[in-house]
Parts: sequence; structure tokens; C-alpha cells
Amino acid sequence: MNNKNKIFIDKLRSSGLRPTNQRVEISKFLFNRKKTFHFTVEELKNSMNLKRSKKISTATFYNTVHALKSAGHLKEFSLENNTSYYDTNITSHHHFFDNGKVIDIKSDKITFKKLPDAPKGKKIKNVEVVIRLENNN
Amino acid sequence: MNNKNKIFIDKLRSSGLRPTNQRVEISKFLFNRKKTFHFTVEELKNSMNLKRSKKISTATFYNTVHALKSAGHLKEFSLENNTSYYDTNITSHHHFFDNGKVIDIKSDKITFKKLPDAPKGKKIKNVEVVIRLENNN
DNA sequence: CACATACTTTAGAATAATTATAAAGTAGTT
DNA sequence: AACTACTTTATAATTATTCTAAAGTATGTG
Repeated sequence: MNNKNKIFIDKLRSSGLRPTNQRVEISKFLFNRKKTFHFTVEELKNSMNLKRSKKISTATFYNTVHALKSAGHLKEFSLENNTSYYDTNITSHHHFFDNGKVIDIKSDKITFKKLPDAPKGKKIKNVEVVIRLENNN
Repeated sequence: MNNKNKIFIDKLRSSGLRPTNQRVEISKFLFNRKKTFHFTVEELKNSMNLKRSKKISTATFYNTVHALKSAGHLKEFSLENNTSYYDTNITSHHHFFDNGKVIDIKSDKITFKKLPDAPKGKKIKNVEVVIRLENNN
């Protein structure tokens, strides 16, 4: 809860969450890294709880991740296996999918020559590209 | 099982499935239509079983849809709600997502100016674009 | 700084989508 | 017609997620 955690606490506060110990640890675990992080709630829970004597409950992981996502600190996406994936990279970007593995593609690596207009009464919120990979031969 | 069902039976056979009555009915329900069809297995089951006295079991719907998908007669995709959606349009194409509603976008409506290379050892299997919509104001 | 109060955490139950099981039925071959 | 392997089905099991309600804690107020 001290000063060096301010940035992680701010993410919680701006998500409408009080900075409890559990939440601060989750926020730190998610955002205290250089590279972007892709995860499911189950994966997050397992990797955090593995090293803890006092486990954080499943519900707290779900609640916290949802609030962070609703506030825009996490991005959600889906693969074809009925679980929600989250991405700490919230800038507009795209993904390679390679047998369940996810790799970010920077937004400027993909540009369009042609895009359809939104149906009337609607506008485009975002455009997401998924490039599926397979082995070379 | 007669001649007019040949096309639906062929889809089953080419998926490695014997053309049983249940499967032929499912195949017909899916492919005997002009417009492309988006559905979840649960929706398919409900709409088919509603008008039937003798219901087809859940497992048969899942098995049949999976086999048709593996054989390439259906396309699978995911929204952010942990259910698998299927599309009878298997040609390469894209989607608008508008609050859970799915609308096809013909392949030629989207073209790229720039696309990234696949990582080494990999090649691109397909490129899928999702355009999320929101209301105009 | 103690208190009250509203927000949190937690374990466990509930739900939803999907998959597994194993007994009874059927297609396709001989 | 009979046999065998594949199917169907009801039901149980599993997985991801959400709900619930009791016990715990952050925070503003005095």
C-alpha cells in the first residue's frame, strides 16, 4: 500500500475498486511487467496462488479482472475454447493465434486498403484482426 | 434418406459420419437454406427440437456439429461469452459484431494495404477481421 | 483515532456450456 | 438374416464462471 504501489492502486481506484491487499497484489502482478501479458483468469489464479500460503479466492480474481476490464485497463478476447482471455496491452492491436498461443501484432503492422461502412445507425467501435498460423510444411 | 437428401448426406459422409436419421435432419436444417446461418449448438438444438415430438439428444447435436466443423462444412468463431458460434458460410469472410448479433462481411469488402509476415517456421492459415459496432450516438 | 457503514473476501453452492459414459439401438456388410 | 461396428440417448462429469451469505476490512466522520 506504500508509495511504490501508487500506479497499481490507481488502476484499481479508477476501476471503482478499493485497494485491498488482494487487489493490489493482483494489479501489481498484472501490470508490473515490461512485456504484454495474455492470460485466463484460471491461469492468473494458479500462477499467483502457487507461491502463496494464504490463497486469494477465485471470486476475487474474477471480480478484479472484470472491474479492470470494464475500466479499460485490460482487453478481453476469445479463442475457440470457451474461455475468456485478457491482455494487458490495451492499445489497439491485433493478434497471431498459433495453436492456442497468442502473439501481439502492433497496430501499425496492419493497415487496410478497403473497409466496409457500418450499417446505418451504427458506427465502428473497433476493428480487430486475428491471423491464424500453422506450421510451415 | 431419398435422393433429394443426397447433398445433405454427402456432407455427413465426407465428415466421416453415417447418415442416420438424426444427422440427416440436422444437416438439412443447417444447409437447406439460402442465407448464411449463425448459431450456437444450444440454439440449434432448441429450434430443431421445438417442433419435434421425439427430441434429438444434446450429445448428437454436439457430435454432429463438431464433425461437420472438422470436415470444413461449418466455420467456428467465438464472441466474449464463452460459447462457440458456428457459421454455415465457410468461404473466407469477416464479421460485424453488434451486441451479440453477427453479420457477415463478404471477403472482398475488406482488403489490406499492409499485413505482417508470419514468424519463421510458420505460415498464415487465415486472416479474420471482426468489426465491432456501437450505436451512432 | 475510534466507529459505523458500506464495500470485500471467502468458501461453497449454483449455473451454463460442453464432454464423457455405458447401455440400448441401427447402418451397412456378409 | 445376422453380425459387428458405429450411434443415440439419458445421465453423470467437467470446466469456466457467477452467485450467496457470512465474516472481515477500508474509509469518512466526528
